[in-house]
Amino acid sequence: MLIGEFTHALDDKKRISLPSKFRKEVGRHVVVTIGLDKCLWLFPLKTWQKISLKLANLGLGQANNRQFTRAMFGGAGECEVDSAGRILLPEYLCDHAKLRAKVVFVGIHDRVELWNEREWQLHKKKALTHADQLAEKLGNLGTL
Amino acid sequence: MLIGEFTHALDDKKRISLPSKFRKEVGRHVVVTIGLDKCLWLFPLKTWQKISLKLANLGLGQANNRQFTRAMFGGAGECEVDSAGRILLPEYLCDHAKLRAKVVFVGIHDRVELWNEREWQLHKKKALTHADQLAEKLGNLGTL
DNA sequence: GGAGATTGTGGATAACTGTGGATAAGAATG
DNA sequence: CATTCTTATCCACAGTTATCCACAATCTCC
Repeated sequence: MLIGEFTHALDDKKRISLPSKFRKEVGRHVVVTIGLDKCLWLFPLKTWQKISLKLANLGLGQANNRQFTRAMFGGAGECEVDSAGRILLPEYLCDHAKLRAKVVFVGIHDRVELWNEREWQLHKKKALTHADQLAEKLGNLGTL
Repeated sequence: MLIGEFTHALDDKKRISLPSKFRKEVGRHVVVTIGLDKCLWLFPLKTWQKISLKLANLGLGQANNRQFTRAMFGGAGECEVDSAGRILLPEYLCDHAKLRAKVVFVGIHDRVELWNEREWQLHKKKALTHADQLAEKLGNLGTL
């Protein structure tokens, strides 16, 4: 399971280390693509294959489905993890998420998100202000 | 069942001993997450897996769901209990709960809460002043 | 009460991780 | 074909993390 938050440096060659805690789980082949909310999504190859199937089956009817599917497929890049545990990010992906020197990796169950450090701080803050209400929702669902 | 209140020292390497009374119950793998009131929650791995399933099933559709799952998963950390019965807390979690040298472990049925000592005192005090009102509510429910 | 086990805490050492740079291989250009 | 520029592979080092050991304080049980 991918959980936790780790900050790493993006060097001027667009290389970045995967958090060591994620390496075993994501394997040596990953797919990075455009995510929702100004971040990038990183999937282990297997997970990506499942997701791409789902996306393909979304149907072409609705315009926003088409848009989203295009963005996900078009923006996707396959990356290989090198011997030092790093991946090389395509430039257009860095641009999309405004990735600068410091990048935050966030493990979210079966995917990893990559955030601009400042954006992540803001996003998290916002999330925590609504947390109580959402937690109640969860509470209604059973556990917690 | 996890009950009781224990104060332990957080050393400068962010290590902290689990209260020995909790060790058997929580096992060797635990997950620590941000809790709702400036504290941390510690779950046995099994309990966390149940919770994480629910979180994962919230769906990506709604923006505030995404925020919440991000905060919960991102704010989580898997910790292994070492040979001395200690766990290593990620720094961002210590920050969230303002954990300093002295940390209070509070056992609450199936989870453990970690508090900054002073915050815990305040929280407890507050809780007790409202206790009569809460008791009334409970009474209405038929319990107690 | 006393011997032995358990617990909480600190520190030392070895292994690993994150990062930068150097070199080699490949592609593009004139 | 030679040259330049980009891309990939490799190596090196510092800082961090994990593992192990030590020891004093406390608890347990006879």
